[in-house]
Amino acid sequence: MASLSQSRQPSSPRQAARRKAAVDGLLDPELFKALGDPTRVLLLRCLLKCKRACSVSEVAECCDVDFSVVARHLSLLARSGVLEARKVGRTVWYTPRCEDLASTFRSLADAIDDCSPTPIDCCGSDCCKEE
Amino acid sequence: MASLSQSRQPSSPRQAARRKAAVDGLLDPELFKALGDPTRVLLLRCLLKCKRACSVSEVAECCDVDFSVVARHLSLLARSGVLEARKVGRTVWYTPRCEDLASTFRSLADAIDDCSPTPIDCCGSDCCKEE
DNA sequence: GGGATAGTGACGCCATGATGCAAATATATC
DNA sequence: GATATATTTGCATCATGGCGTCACTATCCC
Repeated sequence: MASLSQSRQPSSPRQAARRKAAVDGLLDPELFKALGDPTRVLLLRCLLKCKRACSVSEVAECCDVDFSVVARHLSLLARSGVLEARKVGRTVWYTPRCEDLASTFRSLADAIDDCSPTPIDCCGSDCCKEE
Repeated sequence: MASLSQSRQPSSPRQAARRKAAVDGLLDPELFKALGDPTRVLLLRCLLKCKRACSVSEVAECCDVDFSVVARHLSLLARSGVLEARKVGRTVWYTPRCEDLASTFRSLADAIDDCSPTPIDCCGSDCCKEE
């Protein structure tokens, strides 16, 4: 809970990389990779706007790719924590994990803000001087 | 500015996909793709924690990959709007666009919240019943 | 101008991943 | 048990993307 973020003055990036910060845990390439594919984003948007759990077959009607591809994408999104999967009988119902996602992105925004240099003394070297 | 998000009851995902919502613009696979690579995220964390503009050479000392690879990654991050690039003389100074990034992620969080179904009547079909 | 420094661009190699098809599995229904 | 439905998995193909090497350009300093 303690805010370690107001750390010291600008250092070399190599030194800075060694310091711990909130962004370390929140900037997760795996999550972004999951959201980095156009088809997957299309499916996610579809699920988000539908506002209810949807089966693989239903979601597959939202785009042109093969059914098996949709099934794989949804499964991957679930493994990445983006969707929740609930199997009932022979059908799987997928729901976006809205609360978790929103909270993750908000925490990330906060962590990034913590990294923002203050306009004053933002840079000890000459790299910040106006041209 | 008008909030169209409180739209109607759950529909088929195919119908839902046709409706416009804030997530349509904010869930951008290109941004996520840029943030979906471990090396790029490492470089970005490095820049974020350094809290000042850094040159390509400086950032390149933060990881093991070849200098040219770092240069390409930084250039890509700049093209994706994650970094700002400022060329002074023969060196390029990169800075994270903290405000834009934080604001993007916050808007995204809001848009996702808008998609969250109300706990009541979240689903007209039997897909939401407890097991 | 000549040489050093900072970064970009053009290759080729290789791993990953997205896709479609078809077979396999799991579950309901008859 | 046979059959239909819902999804998963194996396989082959193909495109994308990350990486390193090297040549090239731009800029600075002598």
